[in-house]
Amino acid sequence: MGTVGIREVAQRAGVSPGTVSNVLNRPERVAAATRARVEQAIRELGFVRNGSAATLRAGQSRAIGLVVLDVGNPFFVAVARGVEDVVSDRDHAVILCNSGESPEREARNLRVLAEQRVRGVLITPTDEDLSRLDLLRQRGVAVVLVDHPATGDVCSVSVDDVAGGDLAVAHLLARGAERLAYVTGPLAIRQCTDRRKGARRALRAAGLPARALEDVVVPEMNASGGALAAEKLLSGELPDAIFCANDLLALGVLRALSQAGVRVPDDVSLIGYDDIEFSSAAAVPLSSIRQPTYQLGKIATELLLDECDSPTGHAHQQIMFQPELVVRESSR
Amino acid sequence: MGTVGIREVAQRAGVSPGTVSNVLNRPERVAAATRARVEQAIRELGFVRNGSAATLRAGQSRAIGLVVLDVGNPFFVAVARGVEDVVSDRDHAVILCNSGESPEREARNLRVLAEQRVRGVLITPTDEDLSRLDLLRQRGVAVVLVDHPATGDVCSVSVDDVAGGDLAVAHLLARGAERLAYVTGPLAIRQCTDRRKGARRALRAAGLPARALEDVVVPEMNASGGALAAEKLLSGELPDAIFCANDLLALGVLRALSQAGVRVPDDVSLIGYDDIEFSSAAAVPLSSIRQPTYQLGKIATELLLDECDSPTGHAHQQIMFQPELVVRESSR
DNA sequence: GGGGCCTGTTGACACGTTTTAATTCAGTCG
DNA sequence: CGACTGAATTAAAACGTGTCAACAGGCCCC
Repeated sequence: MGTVGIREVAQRAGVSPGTVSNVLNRPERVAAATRARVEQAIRELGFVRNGSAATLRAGQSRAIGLVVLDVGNPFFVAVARGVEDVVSDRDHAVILCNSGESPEREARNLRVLAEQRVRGVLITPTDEDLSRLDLLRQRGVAVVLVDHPATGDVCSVSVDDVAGGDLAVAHLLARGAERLAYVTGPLAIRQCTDRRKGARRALRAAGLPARALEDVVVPEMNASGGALAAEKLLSGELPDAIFCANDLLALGVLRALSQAGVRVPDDVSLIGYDDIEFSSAAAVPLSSIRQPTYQLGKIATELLLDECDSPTGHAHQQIMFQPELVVRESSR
Repeated sequence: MGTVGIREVAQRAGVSPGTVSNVLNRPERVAAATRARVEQAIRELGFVRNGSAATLRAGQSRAIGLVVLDVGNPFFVAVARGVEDVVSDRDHAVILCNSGESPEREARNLRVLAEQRVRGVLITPTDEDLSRLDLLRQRGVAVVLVDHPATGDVCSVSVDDVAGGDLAVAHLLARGAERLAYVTGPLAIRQCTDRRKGARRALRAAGLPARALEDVVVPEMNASGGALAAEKLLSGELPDAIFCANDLLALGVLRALSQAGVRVPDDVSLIGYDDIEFSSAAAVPLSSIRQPTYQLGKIATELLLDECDSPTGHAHQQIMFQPELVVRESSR
C-alpha cells in the first residue's frame, strides 16, 4: 500500500505530474478531455493531496488561526460562527485555539500557528502586551484584533465596552440603585477595565462618587467565578444592584444568590454582558448588553483576508460597534 | 527579510543543518556547548520551525482532528476540554471541526483532515454511514468514535443512550405521566433514535402502548428547534410530560411554553439530556440525564494516541459509560 | 508555404526539514 | 605505535507538491 501521490495519478492518466497539479489548482488551463481522465484517475486511486507539501511549496497554508479567551463562552462561539462562514466560503480552514485567558497558553498557541504557516491570525489578546504578536507580524502574517480596539498599525474589530458599561450602570441607576457592585474577571483583561470605566462614567454623570461601585474580582469569568463573587458579596452588606462583566458570571451570581435566599430583582438588581442565548432562559431572565457577535467575526475575517490578499495596498482599519441594552426581569 | 530557516541558523552557529535539527528533536545527542550556541542563534534570528516541512518529511503531523456535531453545544465543548487536556500533555495539537450535523460538511472536514495528514481523528458521526471514514482508515489514520458505539473493527467511547432514554421516561412515568412527547432532532442521528428506543422500553415496562409517546422531530437540536417543537405541541392537545433529546431543545421548549402561559412542571413535566451547566440555572431548573463528558473526551483521546503509537499491537476497544438521572424542578 | 501565435503539456527544480550512513577526532588498549 | 572505540558532527538524499520556462503542434494570415 505505497502512498499514492500526484505522480501515481499522472502515470495512470498518462500525463505528467505538472498536469495533475494544474487540474487541482487551475482546472481552466487544462483541456476538458485530459481533465476528465485525470479526475477519474484521482477517484480510482483515492488520491488525497498532501497539504503539507502544498503548504511547504507555497510558503503559507490555506488556513487562518483564531485565538479566543474561552471556547466555553457562547460569546466566542458566536464569533467563531461568523469567522467560519466567511472562511469556508473562500475555501480556507480555521484553526481554533483557546488561550483560556492565560498569556502563556496564548504564546504557545501563537507559536503553533506560526509553525503551521497560517496566512493570518484573528485574536482576542489576553492582555495589553501585544509584543507577542510581533513574532507573527514580522514574518508577514496578517493579524486582526477581535473585540480589542487597536491604535493604528493593525486592524481591529471591537465593540465600545466603555459605552456598554455606561449603558448598564446608567440603567441600574435609573432604577434607583445607590450602592453597586461590579463583578469582573482579572483587570488585566481589557474588556473588564473598559466596562468598569464606562460604569464609573455613568456614576459621575449621576453625581455619585466612584466608591458607590465596589469591585469584586474573581480569577475566572465563568459561572463558578460568579458563584465565588456571590459568596464574597454575601459575606458583607449586599449592594442594591450588581453589574457583571459577562453573562456567565451573572448566571453564577444569580444561582448563588437564589440559593442564599436573596431575591432578584426585588432584593438586588442584576445585569450581565454579552446577551448570550441562555440569559433569556435563566431562572430570572437576565438583563444584559448585547453585542453584534456574529458580525464581529464576519467583519474581522473579511478584513484579515483582505490584508492577506493585498498586503501592500491594504489600509489598516479600526472598526468599533455600539452595544445595546436589553432589559429583562433581573433589573425590572 | 529572506525567510530564516534551519540553514541560516546553522550558518550563524557554525554547524551543519543536521545538527540544528538534532538540537530541535533530540537535544541529548548534541554536546552541551554546541547546543547552547545553536539555541542562541535560534533566538537571535527569531527562527520558527516550518511545520509543513517537518510534516512532509515525517509523513504525518503532530495533530489530531476532532469532528463534532455542534460546537455551540456545551456537551461537545466539555468533550473537547477532555481531548485538549490529554493532547497538549503529549505535545500534540488538535484541529477542531464542526460538522453541524450535516454529512456533507462532515465529509469536507474529513477531507481537510486527510490533507493535513493528521495522526488520528476523533469523530461523532452524523449518521450510521461510516464509509466516509474508510478514506482515512485505509490511509492508516487511526479513528475513534466519540459518543457513538461501534461494532468491533474500530475503537469507540460512548454512553448508553438507550439506558438514558429509559431512565428519563421511567422517571416521568413514575411521576404519573400518561401521554408523553419526545422532542428530537433528525432521526438519522443515532443518539436521537437510541434515546427513543430507551424511552419506548420504559413505556413497555410500565405496560403502556408505544403510541403513548408522540415524536416531535425538528431539524436542529438547539433552542430554536425547541421553540419550533413547542409551537407544534401547542397547536394540538398538550401531553403530560415532555422528554427532549438534549438540553438545548429543552430550554427552547421551556421558554416557548412559558411565553404561551403553560406552567412547568404543574401543567407539563419536562426533562432534557446532557445536563449542561445552564440547565440548573434555567427559569425552571431542568431535570436531565448526566453524562461523563470530560471523561468521554479524555478516554477517547488516550485510546486514539495508543492506536497511533502502536498500530500493530493495538486491540480495538468499545467502552460504554452509564448515564445518570438528575432530578430538578422541571419534573418535580 | 513559412512565420507567428495560441493552447496544452511537459520536465526539472525548489520549498525546509529529518534521517541515515559516513566521517572526524580524541582517547584507549593491546 | 597502530588499531579500535565511541561520541559528535556532517553530507546528501529523500518527502510530494507547485511553478515556470520551454516546447509541441495546430491554426491562421499574408
